[in-house]
Amino acid sequence: MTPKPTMRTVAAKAGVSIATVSRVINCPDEVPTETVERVRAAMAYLKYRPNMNGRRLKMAQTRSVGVLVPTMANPVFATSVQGIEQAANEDGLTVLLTSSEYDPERELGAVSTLLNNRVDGLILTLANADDNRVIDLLISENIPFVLLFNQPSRTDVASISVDNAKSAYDITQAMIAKGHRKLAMVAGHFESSDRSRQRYDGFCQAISDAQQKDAAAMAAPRLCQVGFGETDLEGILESFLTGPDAVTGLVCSTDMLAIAAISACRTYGLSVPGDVSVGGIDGIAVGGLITPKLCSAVQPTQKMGQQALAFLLGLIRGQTEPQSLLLPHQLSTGESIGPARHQSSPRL
Amino acid sequence: MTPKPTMRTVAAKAGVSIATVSRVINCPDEVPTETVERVRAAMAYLKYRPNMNGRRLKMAQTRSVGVLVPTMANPVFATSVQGIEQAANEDGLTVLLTSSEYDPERELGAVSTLLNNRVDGLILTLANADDNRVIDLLISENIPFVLLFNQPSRTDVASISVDNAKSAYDITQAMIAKGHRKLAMVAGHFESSDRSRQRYDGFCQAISDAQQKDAAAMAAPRLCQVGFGETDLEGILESFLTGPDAVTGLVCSTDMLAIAAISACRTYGLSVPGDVSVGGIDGIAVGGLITPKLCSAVQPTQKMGQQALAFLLGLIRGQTEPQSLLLPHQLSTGESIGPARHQSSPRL
DNA sequence: TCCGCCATTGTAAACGTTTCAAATGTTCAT
DNA sequence: ATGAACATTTGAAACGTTTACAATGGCGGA
Repeated sequence: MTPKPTMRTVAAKAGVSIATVSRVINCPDEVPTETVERVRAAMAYLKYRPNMNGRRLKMAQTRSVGVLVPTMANPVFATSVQGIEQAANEDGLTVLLTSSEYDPERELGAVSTLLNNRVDGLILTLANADDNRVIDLLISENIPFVLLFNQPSRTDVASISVDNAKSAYDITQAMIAKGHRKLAMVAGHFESSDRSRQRYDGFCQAISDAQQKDAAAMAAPRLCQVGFGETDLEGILESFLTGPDAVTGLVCSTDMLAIAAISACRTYGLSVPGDVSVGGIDGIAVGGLITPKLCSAVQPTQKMGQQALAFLLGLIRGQTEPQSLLLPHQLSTGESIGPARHQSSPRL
Repeated sequence: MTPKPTMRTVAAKAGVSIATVSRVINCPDEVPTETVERVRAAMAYLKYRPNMNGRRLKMAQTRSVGVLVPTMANPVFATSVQGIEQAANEDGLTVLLTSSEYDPERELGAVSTLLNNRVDGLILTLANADDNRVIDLLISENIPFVLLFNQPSRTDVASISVDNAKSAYDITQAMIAKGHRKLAMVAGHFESSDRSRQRYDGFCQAISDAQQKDAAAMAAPRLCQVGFGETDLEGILESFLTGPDAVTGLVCSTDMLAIAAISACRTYGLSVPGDVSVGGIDGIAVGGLITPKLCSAVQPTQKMGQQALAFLLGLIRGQTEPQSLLLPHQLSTGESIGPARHQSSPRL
């Protein structure tokens, strides 16, 4: 087995210098066609493959980007990665993928590894975008990055997200409009997700606004924090779904939780939306296919991934002002939210 | 802004040579603790970050693996990537991710890029594992690789999969056992997926076996090929779900298609499993949460990803014999398959 | 014929590592 | 005191590129 061909091998074969080979690869226009053909022939003959690592070592840019998501198991992240990958592909960028499992320690480790790889920039979905060591690190190292799904309070970092609070607010309000007065939110653990917290804030705000108009009827917001991978919500939701204090509506901080919640309702013999209404946030594709069709605050997940890469490219190209984009969400016309049961529904 | 620190900078600061710095990084045991500390202090002070590209250029192995999947939009692949990523992380490997959109041209391009990056090995889910230029390329370049979800006919390539035909056979038989006699398969386009084809074969086999025992009753297998991203199956399934020839059961080549098929049934006012039974293959998590709970031939997707990486590591370490693993699938106890309607169900 | 210009190509020095072979310094038995 | 054996460290040469700069040769104009 002959050793791997390099530019030297090709140069020798074509009877030129490696500089010429390099030119043929990078700027064939500056080389006479005759030479280009000779070199190309040599490359083909030798099955030459440019070594990106050699190139990266020499060049200022590596033409690679790092991606960090909490997990691929949630379609919302997988879809965003799909968008990122697609856009990166079109630009000939290499994607280095890592996941954190919602663990800040692993976030830091993963990003550190990506930096060791000298990626040109990163797209990150962090557990918490505020007071985050990863962000401090990236800023101190002056590496371009874009947050995805995070809504940081500081304005000097680029981010793409929907308005989390508003999403939750709207879906909650949709329930209130249907006469629901006893609501609970099912949310991923706050320490694992700022989105979860922000969405809870929106949920509370909607209830509080409703209380303004109709203090007596609207019950205080309730909260159930669950683990993110969790699909078995039956035990956890018991106190919310049964007994005299049972809620009539569940607002879930993600569609995955919403789907799991609907499943949990069934095990208590509760129909959705007949007995309990359930709303989600994210807009994962499968939500539109299930029965009842999931009512959700939909975000254009894949587009957001593409957009994040576009932003990142801007930053890499030296754009100094980091952009933040708060995309509009859209309430899907689902069936999982219906009129409240056993309850008068006064106009609010 | 000072230029990025390198081993030279660190060496100068610590008053040693770069060789010593290298040893502190790679084999601190061979260096006296006093020196190690001094060098480490210098690294910390300078915020030194080893440059993987420099290392990769020098070393035979790059400690990186390439991953190619058709799309991240299907949870079955996303979950497998999750497994791969997890396992890679534990081994400190970098994952380079690409997707092909089921397009053989893009497969080849993506793999070529990965090879340019000098990945140590690849994990691939290909559209078609037989007669595939990608495989020829990898073999001729002598790069370790493992196929995931592909079931190649040649035995000299490593692969991890379930038995696709058997999966389809079993889920089909489950329907037949419930009295279904008119069945159709909803499958992804054959040219985009060998799995689709293999699963169709299993579907036909099950029907053919049933015909053996009960020739008159069992109708010929019917097929409906659809695009993979497709979620809107209503128009496409019309001729299968309505009219005198309507089937009573749909076997779907993936869970995503099954979920879409159930949704399509609803738009025709058909209940599942009351009017039509639907079965899937893959076992994506969400299938277990929806109503009706999806009956599926479940494969341990995430485990398969981990296993694939383990196989790949073996090959990279020089293991000569490529292993093929055909994991057992498991029929989930779902609700989407019920007794056939309007039909006597003779014992088979 | 000679000179300068241009197009084309070549030379060589990086880039940041790893690692072999060689150098240095220390310890200890003789 | 001497040298062997050893622990520790160093110098220098790769790895495969890119690129600034220099060299070559052919050409037309003087």
